[in-house]
Amino acid sequence: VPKISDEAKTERREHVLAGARRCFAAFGYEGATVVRLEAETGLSRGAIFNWFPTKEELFLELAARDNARLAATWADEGHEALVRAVLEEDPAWLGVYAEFGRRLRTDADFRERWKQRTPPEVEQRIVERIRNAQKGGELRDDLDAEEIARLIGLILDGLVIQRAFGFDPPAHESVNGLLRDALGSRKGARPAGKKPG
Amino acid sequence: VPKISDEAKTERREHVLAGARRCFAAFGYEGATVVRLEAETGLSRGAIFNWFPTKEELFLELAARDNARLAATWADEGHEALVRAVLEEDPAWLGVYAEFGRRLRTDADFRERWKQRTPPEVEQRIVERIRNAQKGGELRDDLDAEEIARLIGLILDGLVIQRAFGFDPPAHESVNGLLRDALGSRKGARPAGKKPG
Amino acid sequence: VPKISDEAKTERREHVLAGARRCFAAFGYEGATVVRLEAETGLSRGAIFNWFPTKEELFLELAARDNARLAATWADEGHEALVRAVLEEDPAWLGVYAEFGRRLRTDADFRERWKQRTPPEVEQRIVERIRNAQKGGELRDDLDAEEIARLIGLILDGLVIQRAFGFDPPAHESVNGLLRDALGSRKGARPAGKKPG
Amino acid sequence: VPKISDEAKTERREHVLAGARRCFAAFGYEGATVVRLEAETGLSRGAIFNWFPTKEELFLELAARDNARLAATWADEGHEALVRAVLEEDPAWLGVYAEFGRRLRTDADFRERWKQRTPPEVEQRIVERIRNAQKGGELRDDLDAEEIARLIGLILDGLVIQRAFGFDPPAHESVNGLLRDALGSRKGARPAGKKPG
DNA sequence: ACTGGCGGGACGTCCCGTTGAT
DNA sequence: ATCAACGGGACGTCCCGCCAGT
Repeated sequence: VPKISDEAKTERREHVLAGARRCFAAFGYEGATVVRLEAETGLSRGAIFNWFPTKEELFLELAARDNARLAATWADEGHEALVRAVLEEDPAWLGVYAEFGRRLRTDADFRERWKQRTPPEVEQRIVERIRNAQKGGELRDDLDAEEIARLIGLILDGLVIQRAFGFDPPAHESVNGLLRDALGSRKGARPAGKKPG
Repeated sequence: VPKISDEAKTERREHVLAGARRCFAAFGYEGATVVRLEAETGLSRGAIFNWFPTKEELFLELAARDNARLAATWADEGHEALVRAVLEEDPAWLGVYAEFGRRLRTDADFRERWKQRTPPEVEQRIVERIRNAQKGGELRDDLDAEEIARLIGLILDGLVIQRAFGFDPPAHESVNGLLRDALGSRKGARPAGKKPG
Repeated sequence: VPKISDEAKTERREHVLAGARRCFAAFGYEGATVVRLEAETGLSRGAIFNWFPTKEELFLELAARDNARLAATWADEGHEALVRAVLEEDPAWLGVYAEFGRRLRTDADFRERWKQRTPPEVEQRIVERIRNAQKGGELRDDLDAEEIARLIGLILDGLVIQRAFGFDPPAHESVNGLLRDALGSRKGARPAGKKPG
Repeated sequence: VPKISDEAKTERREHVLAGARRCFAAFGYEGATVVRLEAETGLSRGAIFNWFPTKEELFLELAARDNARLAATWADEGHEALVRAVLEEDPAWLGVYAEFGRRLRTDADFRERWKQRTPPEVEQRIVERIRNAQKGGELRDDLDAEEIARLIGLILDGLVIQRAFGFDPPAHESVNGLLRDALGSRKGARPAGKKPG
C-alpha cells in the first residue's frame, strides 16, 4: 500500500521540479549541485533521488515540458505568439537549454530520451497550421510548409541563443516584421527570392 | 638567449591550440579535461600550462580567432558569405561556443575579457558595408543599418545553435533567400512591413 | 529522523579529530595530505569532508582545544602546572602549532577565527590568579600582573618551540626555579631588578 | 677555464641568497615558489638551481648564517646583546625559521646538514663566557654554565616565537631584567630556588 | 518516504627540478 | 653560465549517487 496518495505524489514531484528549475536557472546545469538542489527544494538527497533517478532526468523533464509548451503555442496560436513567448521566457533558463547542445548532438541515448518526451503529433499540427495559412494567403505558398517551419525555427533559435547570451535581441515587432517580409504572401510584384539589383 | 626561435614558439602555441580545439569540439569545454588535453596534444600539463595560464584562456583564444575570422568575412565579403562560412564551421566547435552563454551573461569579468579580444573597428566596417548596400539598392533603406545588422545576426545565431544542436538547418540558398526577402531593397510593389491579409 | 544519534555524531567527529591529530603530528600540517588523513582515520574524503569543511578547520578545532586546555591549566592550577603540562605535550603536535606562525601574523581572517575559538574570560582568570599570588606573597608585586603573565608566556613559548624543534629543554624543576627566581616575592634582601655587580 | 672569476661567483651566490631571503620572509618557505624566486632575483630557474641544488639548500644556507651570527653575538657581546639582536630581527624571517621545526626534529638528514653548518667552537665560547661571568660575579655560580646557557636559550626561543607569531613580546629591558633576576649573582640573602612563602 | 553519512573519483592549478639548447 | 620548455606528480575541494538506517 502506498503511504501517500497519487495526488500527493505528483505534488512532491512538482515541488522538486520547481526547485530544480529555479536552481538550474540560477546556477546553470553544472552549477546546480545536489547541495543547492537540496537547499532550493528543502528536501534531502534521498528524497530528490527518490523521485528522479539522476540530476539529468530532472533537467530532461523540465526541458521537455518547455518544448511541449512552446510547440503547442506555435501550433495553437501561431508563430507570432511563439516569438512573444520566447521573448518572455527566462533568459537564465534558456541558457541551461543551450548548455545541452553538445549532449543532444553527440549522445545518442540522450537524444533518444529527448525525442521520446516530445509528443509526435504536435509537429504535424504545426505544419498543418502553416498549410492553412498558405491557403488563407497569410504565408507565401511557393515554399514547402516544412521549409517555412524550418525557417521560422531558425529565427526562433536565434532569439533563444541571443537571450541566453544576454544580448538584447530585436523587439518582437521587429522579428515578426522580418518574418512577414520573408514569409508573407507573395502577392506583390517582386518574385520571391529574386536578387535585387 | 632564447632556447627556441619565435617561429618555433608560435608553432608550439599553435600545436597546443589545435589540440585544444579538437578536444573542446570532441568533449565540450567541461569535458575537455586536462588529461584529455594532454592526450590530444601529446604534451604534458607542464607544457600546456607553460603556454596558456588556464584552460579558459585556451578557449578564449580559440573563440576570439573564430569571432574575428567570421566578423571579417561579414565585413569583407558580406552576409551571404557569412552564412556559408557558418554552415561550413565544425558543428562540434559551435557547441562549445554555446556552452559559454551563461558565463557571458552573468560573469562580468569574463564578458570584459571576451570583448577585449574582439577588434573594435570590425563592427563599424560591417555597418559601413550595410550602408553602402543600402545606397546601392541591395538592402532596404527604411531600416537603420544597425537594425539590419541585428536581424542578420539573429538569423546567424539561429544557424549557429541549430548546427550546434545537430539539427539540420535550412540550406544556405534558403537562408540567403530568407535574408533577401526580408532585408532586400523595397523597390518592389509590396510596401515594407505591410501585414499580409 | 536523524540517522545516527547525537552521541554517535560526536563520536564520529572525535574519531576524525583523533586521526587528524596523529596525522598532523606525524607529517606536519602541509604534510598531512588528505590521502594520509584518509589512511589515518580509515575514512574516505567524503566522510571527513562531511564533518569538517576544510583541513584548516580540522586543525583549528584541535588547536583551539589545546589552547583552551592549557589556558585552563594555567588559570586553575597555576603556571608551574602549566610548565609541566607543556613538557608533557606531544612535541610533534607542538611543531604543527609552530607552523602556523606566519598565518597568524599575516592573515587577518585566520587570526580572527583563531581568536573566536579561545574563550575570552580565561585570560582574566589568569590575571586574577596572578594578582592573588601577588597578594599572598608568592609573586613579586612590583610588576603589573599583566607583565608577569607576559613574562611567563615568554618562557612557555620558549619551551614550546624548543620541544617542537626537538631540542632538549631544561627540566621542569629548572624552569620553575627560573620562574621563582625571576618572578617570586621580592621580600628577600636583593632588591628587584638591581643590576648585579 | 671558468668563465667568471671566483669573485663574481660569490657575488652571484650572494645575489641569489639575498633575493631568496626577501622571498622567504615575504611569503614563507612554502610560499616562496620558484617563480617568485625568479622574480625576486631577476634570474631564471636554471641560474638559481645552478648555484643551489634545491630550494631547501637556499634556506639552509640563510638560516645557518643567521644562527652563526646570533651565536657569535652571544659569544662576543653577551646575552643581553643577543636579546636586543633577536628583537631587531625581521619577524617575517623568524617565521620561516619556525616553519622548519618539524623537519629539524624528524628528518635526521636535515638535522645533520643543519649541524654541519654551525661552527662547533662557538658553543664552547659561549659556555666560556658564561663561566667568566660567573667568576666575575655577574652570573650566579650555583648552576652549571651549561644549564644557564640552556635557560637563556629557552627565553630567547620564546622571544623568537612570539615575534614570529606577531605577538608583542616584552621589551628588551624587561627581558633582560628577567634574566638578571633569575640568573644574576646570588649574593642576596635569598637562596636560589627556594620557594617563597 | 525520507534522511544523510559516506565512498571514491575527478577536477584545474601549480609546483619543483631536470634537461637540452644556446 | 644561463635559459625556459617540459614532465609528471600532488594538492584540497567538491561532486554525485548509493544505501544503511529510521
